[in-house]
Amino acid sequence: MVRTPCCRAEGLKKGAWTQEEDQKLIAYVQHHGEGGWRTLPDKAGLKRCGKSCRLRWANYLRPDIKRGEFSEEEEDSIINLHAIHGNKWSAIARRLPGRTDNEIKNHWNTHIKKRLIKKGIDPLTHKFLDGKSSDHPETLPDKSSVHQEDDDHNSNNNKSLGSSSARFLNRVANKFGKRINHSALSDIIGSGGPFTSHTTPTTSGSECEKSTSSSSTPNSSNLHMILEATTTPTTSASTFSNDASAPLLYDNIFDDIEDMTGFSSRYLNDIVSHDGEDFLMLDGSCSENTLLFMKELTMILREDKTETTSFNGSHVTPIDEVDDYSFEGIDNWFG
DNA sequence: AAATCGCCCAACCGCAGGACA
DNA sequence: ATGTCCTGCGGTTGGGCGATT
Repeated sequence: MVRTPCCRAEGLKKGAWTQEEDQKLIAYVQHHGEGGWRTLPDKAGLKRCGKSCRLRWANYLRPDIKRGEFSEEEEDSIINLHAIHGNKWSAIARRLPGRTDNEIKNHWNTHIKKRLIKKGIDPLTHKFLDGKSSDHPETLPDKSSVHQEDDDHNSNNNKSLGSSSARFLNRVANKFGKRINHSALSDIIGSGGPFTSHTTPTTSGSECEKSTSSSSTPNSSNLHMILEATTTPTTSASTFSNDASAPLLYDNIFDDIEDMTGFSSRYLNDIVSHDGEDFLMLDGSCSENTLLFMKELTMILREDKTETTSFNGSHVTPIDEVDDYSFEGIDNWFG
């Protein structure tokens, strides 16, 4: 196989598109449909690379593209979605019918970002620049920063614990998340509860695909737990709602979990939504006090024989029978 | 009126990953 | 298993244009 040259081919035009080129592209796509971008330029008589054609079509010529200024509602949606997805412009665009990722990205960088800064809100973290937590709906916890911190922490943590431990803790967290999901959270959270989100995606039904996170209300059926990989208190629960009374209730949720599961609420940090799933965030103290954390997990998990005596069909060794508490050894506990 | 500056946004670039031969 | 195709993505660039000097 020989890779055919794309954008590097000689004689290909670059830069702004002419009306004539647009017409050729529109005519071709209307007749043959989208796709086959690599061979499209030749067939359509365009001296452009396929990539350029695809982008021109996707960002400008597509018939369903909405033109004109962004409405306030759209801007609010972008802000809220950015708080959830970070710079995942395509994910944001999927929830804003008629807007392209490029358009949203440009609008964010040229307008919204400045607007937030002017209001004293950090566009990266969606929190006030002076450090206090915001009570504005534009300050949903920023998953990009959360994940960034997660990455940062993992890289730091790996120095002392190793990457396998990080993976392991995530597995444990996920397992435990399902466990408390079954037993407690469905009762605690129910429908609605204190978790009122301001995320109001405008996705049409057909575009909802798998990430139907139309509500950030933690849903017991899709609640997981992952390692909150930072000890910095930037993802405090109080930022989750702009309702002044909500943070208190929100904080209480962890006490409720403690009451019903016996798991220390000190290990719980936050709940965030990402791609339609709600995650219980563990506090950084989990990795600092790994043994205590693991023992607590063990106590709870062992109560559920059906889930802990076998995992993925294979026998698991109780944690107290593992020779040393190396993460690799404990990992076997889950098969 | 001309030069400069800053903003905006369409287009480009490089990379990643799934599909396929 | 490997290499290529194809598409999608996020970050960056540069040309056009209005505002300012």
